[in-house]
Amino acid sequence: MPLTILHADLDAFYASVEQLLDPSLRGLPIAVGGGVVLAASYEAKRFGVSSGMPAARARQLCPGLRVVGGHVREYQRLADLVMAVFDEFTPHVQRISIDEAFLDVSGSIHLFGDGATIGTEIRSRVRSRVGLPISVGVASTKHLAKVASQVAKPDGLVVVPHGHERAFLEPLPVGLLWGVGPVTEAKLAGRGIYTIGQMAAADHGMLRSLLGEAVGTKMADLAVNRDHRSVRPGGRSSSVGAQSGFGRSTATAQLIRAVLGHLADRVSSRLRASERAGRTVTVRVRFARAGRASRSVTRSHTLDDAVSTTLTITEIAERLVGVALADHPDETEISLLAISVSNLRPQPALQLELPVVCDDPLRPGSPVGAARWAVDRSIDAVRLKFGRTAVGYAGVALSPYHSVPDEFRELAEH
DNA sequence: TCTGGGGTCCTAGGACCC
DNA sequence: TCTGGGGTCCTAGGACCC
Repeated sequence: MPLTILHADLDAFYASVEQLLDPSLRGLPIAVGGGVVLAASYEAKRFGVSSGMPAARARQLCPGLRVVGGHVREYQRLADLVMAVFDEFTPHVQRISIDEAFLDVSGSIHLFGDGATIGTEIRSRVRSRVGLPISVGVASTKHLAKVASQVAKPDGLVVVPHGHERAFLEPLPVGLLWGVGPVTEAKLAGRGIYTIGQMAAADHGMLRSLLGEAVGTKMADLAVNRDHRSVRPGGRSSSVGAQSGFGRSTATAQLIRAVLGHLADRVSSRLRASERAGRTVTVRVRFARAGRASRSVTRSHTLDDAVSTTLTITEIAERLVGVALADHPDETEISLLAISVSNLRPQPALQLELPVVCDDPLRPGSPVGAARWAVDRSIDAVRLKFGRTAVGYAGVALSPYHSVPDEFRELAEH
C-alpha cells in the first residue's frame, strides 16, 4: 500500500497574520519587515515583491506597498495553533519550519477518510479556528507532497493520485524540486534541462558529474519520484548560531569585541536554555570593500569539551576572528560577524554545578570556568524573571552595535 | 540593491588510525 | 621499504531552505 503524505504550508505566513490582526490591511499589498522584506502578501507578490528583498527596492516595484512591523509573539502563537490542528489527524507530524509540516496520515484514513478528505478538513479547520489561509499537497511521498503544496498555492489543495506521480511531475519546472536553487537551475539549463520530465530522461551519470554525487543522485531519484524518506516527528537542531550585519565598518578591536559579545550572549543563553553545549565554535566574517562583491570566510575550532558559557565563547570567537583577519591582511572593512556552535550534546542544568564540566577549555584546570558558569546561571535566572534587558555583561548590554532589534531577530528562530 | 537572520547538507583535502 | 584500502574527524567553503 502506498503511503499518504500531506505537506501543509501556511500562505505568506507573516503577511497573512498581519492582515488577520489588522483588517484594514486585508486586500492590500503589504510587506513584513524592517530594512528587508521578510514576507510579502500575495497582493504585493503580484508586483514582484519577494522575501529577502530590500524594502527600498520593494517600494519601487510596488508604490502603494505598506511595510508593517512584526507581531513576533503572535506568529509563534498562531503557528502553534495550526500545528495543534494537524495533531488532531495523526501523531506523525514533522514540523520543518514555523509555518509548514509533513503529516503521514496513512494510518488515519480509516478514521477520517482519504488524503483529499483530510486535506480539505485541515484547510477548513485552520481557516475557521485560526483565520489563516493554508495550502495542502497530498501524495505518496514527502517530496511530491511538498511540490503539490507549492502548486496548490495560494489557498488551495492539490492531490496527486497514486499512479499519476510521474505524469504530474513531468511538465513542472526543475526549480520546484526541493534542493534546486539558482545555481543548480542554471547548470541544468546549460544542458537544456528545464522541466522535471527532461531531468528524468537525462543520463544519470551526467547528472552526477554535473551536480555532484549526492545532489545528482538525489535529483535523478526525485525526478522519477523515488523518495524513501519517512515523516519523522521531533528532531532538534544540530547547531545554534547568531549573526549581525552592521554595514561597512572598519574592523576595530572595539567593534569586534562588542558585536561578538552580543552574539555570544545570544547563542550561549539559548544553548543553556535548551540544556545543551557544543564542542565546535565557528565564526564567519564578511569583508566589505568598495566596488567589489563582498565575500565571507569562516574559521572554526573544535574543543575537547563542550562549552556554553558566554565569556568562553566570546573569547574563542575573538581569537578566530583574529585569525580570519590575519589571513586577509588586505581587508580592513567588515560588514557582518557571526558565531555558530555545533557538535552539540546534552548538558543538563544539574551538571553545570560539577567542577569537571566547569573547567575552562582555554585554560584546563582553571577555576575561572566554574565562576563563569555561576555568573551565567545567575544572569539567566534574572532574565527569566525580569526580561532579557534586565541584566547582562557590561559592554554587551550597552553596546551601540544593535542594528536590528532583537524581536526581529527572533522571527527566524525555530 | 548585494540586503537580514537562522538553519541543513554536501564536498574536498588533510591528519590520523588500523 | 613501499604499497593499498578504509574509516573517522576536523576545517573551509558553498548551495539551499525558510
